[in-house]
Amino acid sequence: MHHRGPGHAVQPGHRRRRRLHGRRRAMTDPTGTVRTRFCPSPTGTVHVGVMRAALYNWAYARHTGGTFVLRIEDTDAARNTAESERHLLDCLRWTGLDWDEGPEVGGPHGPYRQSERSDVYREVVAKLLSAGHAYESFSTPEEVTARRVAAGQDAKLGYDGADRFTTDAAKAAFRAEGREPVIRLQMPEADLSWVDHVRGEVRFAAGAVPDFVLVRGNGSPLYTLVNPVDDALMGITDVLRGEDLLPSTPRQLALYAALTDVGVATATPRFGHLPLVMGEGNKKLSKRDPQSDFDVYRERGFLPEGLVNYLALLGWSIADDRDVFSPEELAAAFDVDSVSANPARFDLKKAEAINATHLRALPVADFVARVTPFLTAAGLVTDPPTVEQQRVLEAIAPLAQERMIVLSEAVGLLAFLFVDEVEIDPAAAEKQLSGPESAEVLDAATDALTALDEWTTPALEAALKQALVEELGRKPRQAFGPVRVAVSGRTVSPPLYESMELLGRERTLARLAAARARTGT
RNA sequence: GCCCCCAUCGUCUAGCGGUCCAGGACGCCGCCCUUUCAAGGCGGUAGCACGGGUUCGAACCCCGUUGGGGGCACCA
Repeated sequence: MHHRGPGHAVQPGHRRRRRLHGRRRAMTDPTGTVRTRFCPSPTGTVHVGVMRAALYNWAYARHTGGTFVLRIEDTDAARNTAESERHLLDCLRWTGLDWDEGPEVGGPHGPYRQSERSDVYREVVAKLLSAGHAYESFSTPEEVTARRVAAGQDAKLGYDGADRFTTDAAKAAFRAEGREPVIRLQMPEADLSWVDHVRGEVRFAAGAVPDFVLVRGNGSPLYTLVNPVDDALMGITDVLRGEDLLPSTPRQLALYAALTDVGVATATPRFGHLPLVMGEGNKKLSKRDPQSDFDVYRERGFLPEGLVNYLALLGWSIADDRDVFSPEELAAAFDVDSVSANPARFDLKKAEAINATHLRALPVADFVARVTPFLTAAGLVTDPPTVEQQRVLEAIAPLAQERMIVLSEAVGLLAFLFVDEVEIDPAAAEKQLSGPESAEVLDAATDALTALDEWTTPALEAALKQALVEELGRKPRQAFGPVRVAVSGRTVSPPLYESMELLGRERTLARLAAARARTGT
C-alpha cells in the first residue's frame, strides 16, 4: 500500500496547501505512524453519523498502515450502560471495523474504558493544578450569570474568569460554607488556531473561549478533560470527529498545551472535522429521527459492505466516475485530506441503490447464506434448512437476488415457496383475481397444466403461452397476472415458470383452484 | 446575541486558474428488452447563490452580501 502518513512528503493535489500551512503550527506535530480513535459514549441507539465517523477513523488508520483505537467514554455513569456498550461493539464488528486496541482486545495504553481510569485523571489534574494551568473555581452558574447581567452583557458569554486569583483564605471561607469548587483550565491570552484536515486553517480569537470546567464540584472528571487526556496518553495523532465538536477544539488545544507543559502530552494531534450528516429538512440528523438509528439498516437487511460504501460517500468520493467499492478498496484509497467540508444529507434511495448493487454482485452461495437468517426468523425455513428447503433456496436465489434491494425483502418475495397455502395480498387479489376474465384465465391455465405431463420450466412456459396467449387471445400481462397472483400471492414475484416448477404440480394446481374460487364467478 | 463552519444539478459529489457552453452517481422522464415487478441497455432532465475585485483568462483566488448549518453546560 501507498503510505502517506503525516510527516511524509505531501501528495499532489489541492490539499497540499493545508499541509504547507501546517508548517506554521505553533505546537508540536505528532510524529510516527498514524493513530486514530473512535471514542463513543454508549448511551443507547447507535447513530449513523457516529458510525460514519468511526468508519473514517478506521479507514484512515488502515490506509496509512496505522492503528485504530477504540475507547469507551462512559464518564457519565447515569447515561451509560453495559448493554449499550455491548451493542456498540456488535455494530462495529458487524460493520467490519476492527480495532487494534480497545475493549476486549487490550493494548499497551489501557484500560480503554474511562470509568476505569479515574486514578489517571486525578493525577493529571493534580499536575495541572500545581503548575498553575488549572484552578479551583467557586462561582456558581447563577453567580456567573448575575455578574454578566450586572455588567450589561449577554449571559451566553459564559464564565468570566473571576475566580482565577481567589486567595487561599477566600477558598477556605467558601469551603466553610459548604461550597465545592469545580476545576477550570486557565485559557491562554493568545489566538488559538490549527490546520484542520478537512477545513484548512481555523482560528479563534484570544479570549473568545472562557475558562472551562475540567472537574465537577463532586470531583468527577468531565469529557472536556478526559477526552484530550486520553488522546494524549494513548498517543492519538489524528482526531477525526464531527463538525459539531469544532467549537470545542480551542479548548482542547489549550489543554494540550498545558498537558505538554506538565509532561503528560508530547504532541498535539492533528484535527479533522467531518461534515455533519443531515436528515430531512436541512437539520442535523438527530437521535430522535428513526433514519438515524444504525440498527434499522441492519434489520432491514442492508449488507455491511453496502452500508459502508454508502456511508463513506457521505463526504468523500473514490473517483470522479465511480461510487461503488468494497471496504478494502475504501481502506486502500481513503484520505481524510480529501474529505468534503459540506454537510451531507442522508439519502435513503441512494443508500438502497448502492446496497442493491452489492447484493446483486454477491456469489449465489454467499447470497443464500446471508438471506437464510431472515427466512428462518420469519419461520419460513427451519434452522438449519432442510435439504429440500436448501434445494429450493439455491434454485430460486439467482432469480430473487436481482430483484431485491435489502435481504429482508426475501421474506415477502419467497414466502410462497415455503408454505402449503399461499396468503394472497388483498390488493393483488383485487387487481388480478376478480371478474370473469380472471376466472377464464385461471380455468384455461388449470386445464392446460393438468394435462401437462412434464413439469419443467420450458414445458410450463409453452403450455401457458399456448393456452392463454394463443387460444384465449390474451395479452401477456393479462394472461399471466392472475396466474402469478394465484401462485405467489403477489403481483411481484420471481419469474413465473421457474417458480411453478419449484412449487411442484400439486401445490400449483391447488393454488389455481383456490384463486379460482375467489373470483366469485 | 456572540463565535465558528459551509455554499457546483432535487440529493451525494468531480472540479485544485485555461483541456468545463461543468463530469459521475442516486432520483426523475422516455425508449429498448420483456410473462408482472425489477434488473440490464440506450437517451434525456437539471447546477457553479449574488455582487464586487485580482487576472489576458475564475466554478476554482480575495472581499462583501445573502442563504444554510453547528456551537455557546458542573452532557458527550
